[in-house]
Amino acid sequence: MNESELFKALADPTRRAVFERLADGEMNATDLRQGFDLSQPAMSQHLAVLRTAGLIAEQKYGRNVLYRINPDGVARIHQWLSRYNAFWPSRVDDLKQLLKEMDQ
Amino acid sequence: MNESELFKALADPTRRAVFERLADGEMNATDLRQGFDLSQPAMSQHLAVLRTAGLIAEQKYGRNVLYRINPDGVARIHQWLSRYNAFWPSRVDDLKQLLKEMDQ
DNA sequence: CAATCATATAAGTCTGTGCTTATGTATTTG
DNA sequence: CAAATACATAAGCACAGACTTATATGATTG
Repeated sequence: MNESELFKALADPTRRAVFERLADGEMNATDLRQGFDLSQPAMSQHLAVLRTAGLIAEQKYGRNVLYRINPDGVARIHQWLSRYNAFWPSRVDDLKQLLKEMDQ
Repeated sequence: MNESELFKALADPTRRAVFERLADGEMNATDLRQGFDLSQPAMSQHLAVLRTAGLIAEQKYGRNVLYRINPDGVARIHQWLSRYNAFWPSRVDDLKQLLKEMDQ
């Protein structure tokens, strides 16, 4: 749940790809393996790392486990990044646009 | 310069601390070592990782090297994170407040 | 209830990372 | 110009991480 775990979890390209796929909607471990050349235990281990880091959450239903993005993890990255707001002034306009869109 | 390098660089607590110190202002490698129980080569290697990741930039003056935060790196993290904007709605209000403050 | 399915855990291997000491390379100074 | 300073690079070591196969666990199905 600390920042090292958070960034370590995201440092692996497979885990980032899994995370990105979950952004499209919750999914179980078997479906997540589609398109990855990875053993079942490897995927299970990656999911455990993402979960420990607070980036994803899981919900068991029967013998399946649904995984989904945990907003807390995203918020924590943003929180860390906000310390360095002074260093990305060029992004501010994009952000204003985004907030305007979210209001509508 | 890819995302794995970026997150790997930030996964190390020493490197995050160095990065955070540089947020207060540019500094050379010797001064950066203050407060860290770390050999000179270790610091040099950490700085190389941060530089390769695009998180810091360096400027030589004589036998010294000034290190400073590279805004591009910060922007790239934000760019990656922006894919997951939908997952941190609770932060939107804080962000609006921040933008309002930046306008003043 | 035996077989199957979805997932987790264990144990071992291989590679990568962070550290060290030793040394190299400019630059500055007395 | 020899010594000192600031930093980088090399090489080696110890540990962490990502993967594998094998096996365990718990839910479902015929």
